[in-house]
Amino acid sequence: MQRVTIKDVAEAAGVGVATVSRVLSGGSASPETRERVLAVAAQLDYRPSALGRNLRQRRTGGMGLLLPDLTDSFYGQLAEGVLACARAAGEPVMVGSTGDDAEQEAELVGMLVEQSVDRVIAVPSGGADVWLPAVRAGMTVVFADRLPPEPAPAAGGGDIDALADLMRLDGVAPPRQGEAPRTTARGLDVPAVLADDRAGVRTAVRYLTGLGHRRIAYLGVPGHSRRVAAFREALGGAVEEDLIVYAEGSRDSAYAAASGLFQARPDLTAVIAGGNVLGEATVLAARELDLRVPQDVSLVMYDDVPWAELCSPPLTVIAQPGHDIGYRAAELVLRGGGRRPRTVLLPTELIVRGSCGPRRR
Amino acid sequence: MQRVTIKDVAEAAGVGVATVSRVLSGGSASPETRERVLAVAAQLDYRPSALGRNLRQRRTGGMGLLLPDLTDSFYGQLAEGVLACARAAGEPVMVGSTGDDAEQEAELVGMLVEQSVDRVIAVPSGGADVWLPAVRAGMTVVFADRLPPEPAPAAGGGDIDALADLMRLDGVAPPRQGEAPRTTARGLDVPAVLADDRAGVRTAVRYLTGLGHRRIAYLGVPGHSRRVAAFREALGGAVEEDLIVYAEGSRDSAYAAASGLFQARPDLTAVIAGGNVLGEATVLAARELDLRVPQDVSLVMYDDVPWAELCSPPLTVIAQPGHDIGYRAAELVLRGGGRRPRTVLLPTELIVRGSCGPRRR
DNA sequence: TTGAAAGCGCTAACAG
DNA sequence: CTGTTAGCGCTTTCAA
Repeated sequence: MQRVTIKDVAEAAGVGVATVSRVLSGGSASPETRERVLAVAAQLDYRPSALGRNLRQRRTGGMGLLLPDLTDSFYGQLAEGVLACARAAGEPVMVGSTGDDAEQEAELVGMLVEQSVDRVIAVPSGGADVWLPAVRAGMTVVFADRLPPEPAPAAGGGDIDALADLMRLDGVAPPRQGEAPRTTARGLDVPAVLADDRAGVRTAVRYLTGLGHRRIAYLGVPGHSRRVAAFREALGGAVEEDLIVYAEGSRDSAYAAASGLFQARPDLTAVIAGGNVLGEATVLAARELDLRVPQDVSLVMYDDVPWAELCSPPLTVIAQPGHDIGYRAAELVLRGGGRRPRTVLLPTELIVRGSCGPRRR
Repeated sequence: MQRVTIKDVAEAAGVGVATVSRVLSGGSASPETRERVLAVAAQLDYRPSALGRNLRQRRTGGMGLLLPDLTDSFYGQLAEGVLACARAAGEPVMVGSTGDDAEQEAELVGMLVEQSVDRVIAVPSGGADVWLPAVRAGMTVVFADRLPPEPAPAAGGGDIDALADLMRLDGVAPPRQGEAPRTTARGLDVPAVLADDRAGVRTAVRYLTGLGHRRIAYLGVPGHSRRVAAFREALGGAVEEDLIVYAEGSRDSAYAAASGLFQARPDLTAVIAGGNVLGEATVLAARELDLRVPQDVSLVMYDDVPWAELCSPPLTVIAQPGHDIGYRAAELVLRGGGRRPRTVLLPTELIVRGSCGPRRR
């Protein structure tokens, strides 16, 4: 694989390598020289080696993308968004799947460091202990879909604690109209592109309560703490703790959680599933327990995946723009996070189909 | 972002850089030196820069992964398989989504070349004109899920034609038991990891004919020519051409094709959808036209995606091991394709659920 | 066993 | 405007 190098082009064009470099990167050169170089380069089918450039510039172009699971259609959409933006910019994307595991995520971050990839878009699984070092090391990171989990409140909170504290959202206090929450880490601001979970969940809860439901359960993953928070907020004081159930990312875990929820609280009349894998599990568990949707239990699922419509009944969903989230995140990370890193909140939409009905019991 | 370099380690350990390099790559060194270097490296948290190494070795580690659409759950599974293998090997993966478009695919290949990524796993959309140059340039490529389309038979077939001809499968002639088909390009063998489409489709067809169906349609994408070929073969001479319909990769196109098929041939009683996006579209189109599944029309879909079970009725599918296909392909490409590139055929399985019934009309 | 030195292909000073 | 030159961090001869 004998590559054509810049030197070959230079020789063939009868100029110095620097000139070739300049011409190809849009620097100044006499029209005449420029033309000649371009012609020779084209004729030789010269492709500048990213290797050489990267080493010289001590950084790799492109970006890393770390997400929990490509098998989850929503993350597939998100990834497509990122790839679309990257392709438009001609940048490569290194993708890693974390399995929603902080340790694997940390390893993947390490790999990116090794590759000198200094921009990364992450649907974070790990907390400050993973992301703070990365940001400190000079990585431009943009979070997508969710923020790092808040650390368990620990006594004698040292460095990590303090920072992590700052990294989380400014709580659930209602922001002023149009104002986005902000992720901040001591002096290091990490931008994020998120769906407007607060609005999304609130709309769903209101819809459900409007149908007469009172014992509404929430099935979520720990990672999406904002959704649970929004659920609690939307329900006011009326939230019963055992109606909030968590599952890990896996389908098995999701099924177990859903099934367990139905059995522990047979009196519930509606459930909000905080993700499409969770929703899938909920449908399955309900069917297994002979609970009819929506007669016995109403269901609202996060993510408007294509099969939501195929389900029977078609699922009422909280749609979030996965593709856009990815695209915007990629834009942000390519732009270096921007001077004043803002958090972008993208709208959600409640799409009413057939999985919710009036309370019947 | 001041990286620790090999020089720093060398100085701190009081040895030359070459020694550090040797120690870290398992070369020979006195136990004493080795220990010291290792200690210093660990203490400094030294991570060798892939950039330096790659430039020196004139190749990037890791691999590229090119597939049509990450939004398609099957490709999500395949990607997860590739990523799993890559992670185990500590190798990075550059992912590109082609949208099932040869031109975009070619561009992405170009990007990989620019990055000096010389191993690539591809679910090919383009033909020999894309892949031959890549292989010629020294890339190790492994095809997954399908092979490049055969070129339209052209007169005066020149270089490309001849090669492409060789690159396709050895036709549909039944291979001896256990013998895999082979992809071969003049002197250049491209390994591939595929599902056993022949068996998969044949099983489905037999199942359907066993239920009494005679007018069975096949809805596919052009890319999976092996599946159509298998369909034709399984049906023997009885195949009616207008019962074979193609769609592009997009959901819209799939829906249009399915809907068109039902309207053009209202007499058909069963359809095999050659992919989950196609299956999804078929269900939608059938519903829109008030065709009941399976009373009015039976459906077998390729890909055992999670929602197949949630559909109503639950879909009978031809399952293929997406994860394994990806994993095996990654193994193969990391191994350099092997000396004698073989094509790996992974088993499919007909999973009978509720979308097929006896012929009723 | 070890160190010095020569690049890999490229860009960015710095001269001319 | 253009050529020369010095590395970026690493591996790999080649001597010592």
